[in-house]
Amino acid sequence: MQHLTIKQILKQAPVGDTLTVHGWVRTFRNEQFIALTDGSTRTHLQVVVDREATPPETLRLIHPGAAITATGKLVESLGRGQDVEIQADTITILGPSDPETYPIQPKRHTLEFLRKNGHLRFRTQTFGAVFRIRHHLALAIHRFFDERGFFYLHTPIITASDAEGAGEMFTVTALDLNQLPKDEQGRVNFKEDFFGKHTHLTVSGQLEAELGALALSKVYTFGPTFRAENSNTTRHLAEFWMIEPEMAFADLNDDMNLAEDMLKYLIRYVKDKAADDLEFLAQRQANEEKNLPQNERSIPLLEKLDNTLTEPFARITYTEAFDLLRNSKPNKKGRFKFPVSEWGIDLQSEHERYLVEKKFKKPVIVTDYPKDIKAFYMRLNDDSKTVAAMDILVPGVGELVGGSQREERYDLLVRRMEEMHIPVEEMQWYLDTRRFGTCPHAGFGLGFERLVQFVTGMANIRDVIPFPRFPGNAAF
RNA sequence: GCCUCAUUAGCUCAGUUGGUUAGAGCGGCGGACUGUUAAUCCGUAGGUCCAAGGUUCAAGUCCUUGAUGAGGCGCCA
Repeated sequence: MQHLTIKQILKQAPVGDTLTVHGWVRTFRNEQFIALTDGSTRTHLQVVVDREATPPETLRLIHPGAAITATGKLVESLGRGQDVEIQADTITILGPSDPETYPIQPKRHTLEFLRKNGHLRFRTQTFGAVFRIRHHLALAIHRFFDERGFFYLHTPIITASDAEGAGEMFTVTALDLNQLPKDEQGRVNFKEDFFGKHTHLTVSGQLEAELGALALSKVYTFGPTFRAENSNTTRHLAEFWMIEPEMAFADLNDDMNLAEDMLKYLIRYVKDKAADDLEFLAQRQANEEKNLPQNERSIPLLEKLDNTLTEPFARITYTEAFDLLRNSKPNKKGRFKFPVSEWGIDLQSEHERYLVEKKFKKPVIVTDYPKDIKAFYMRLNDDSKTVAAMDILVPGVGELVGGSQREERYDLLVRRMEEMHIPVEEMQWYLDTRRFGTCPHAGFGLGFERLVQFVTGMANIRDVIPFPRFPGNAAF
């Protein structure tokens, strides 16, 4: 059956037409006015109930959360607060919702409460807005890369490569866990497992993406990624989605430009597609933070996004960042928990926050990190101390992007792998790209949920993914 | 994994130096009103004070252990 969504009705406003609408009751005021939502847009459609014509047993079932169908004429609203409304001739209750037990009330709930009722939180305005924006961002990512000649490459989710060094991994096995086959040393014998070897859920598609890039020139991955780290923060998930472009014939500068262009493109796209949802989330964030002291509040959401859009990102080397931090007021006054004194230290959250939120007040790209705190595949700079790496730090989220120019020189790569105890013999498939037709190439990884956090202003990463997985939690 | 804080009605919270019958607002239910905008007004029901143990004449309040949650840190995207 064809029908208009509420978004279409509000946009087209075919006043005078008789329409049938489906949706869920948000509120029922005055036993007469239904605020109806179908999730297509943030705005409700007001359905005016004909109290004479509607049977009392129907009226009794109109409660928040109930699914209904309403048929009637669309008219210009007689009340203030909306332009049009439906004068319903008939209301059909498709699915009632017991108001005594339905958890979602027409009032403010905490995100914590909604997380506990995660199966129903989609019904709220906040999560509706977040997941509509999540959709727009995902689509925009594909459009961005497609417009630039990148191919979408599906890298494996089950992987035998355990040398990516990106964190603890989840084992994938079909073995009977109660009767594990053992080898001579008494260790689990994965030769008897489904794949004949020990396999895991992927922690990154980068190494496989490099294989694609060294043939198709420009590729990207966009898929789920898994880390078995016991991370309990507002920025980590055990299952998250990652975007990893990889470009042949590109250096670190090309890499940074791509990432910056992409973030700007995505924000522009969402502003265009979901301005009302952004407005709502901006208001939400302001309300949440209105009781905080001024210096603890976030940059207002829309202002933050506009800054990102119009300002060029700050670009500084690790060494410059280090000097800046070492000479900063909080460092001299001993305010940092991790004092900045020796070149080579990793930047801590508090340092990144200082750079982004106090010093530059916009996204910052930090490049050329000491090689000892970065991964084996990053290209060694001429100083032999730093690598061609870049991290993009953004307000509120911290590290949004991590990327690098890859080490394309076979000998240097092997030396780095040996230094970092990467099993060279198991990585021949990767090293072959450097043996046959190697070339400069670069790429980055962008955490999709962190991007959604950045764009929506949601504080906890668990609130920007439909079904969050984190230590101790795998509901649904 | 570490640190800090929290857990009281369906939800959001208050509950004083330990003191006798644990409160409010919202929500629910009943009623009134009928062009409302998280409607409003009147009435009403609703509690294993997270759990177990302890201290005390007396514990929501103090102590111990545990569970769960939140925030921070580390690991990173």
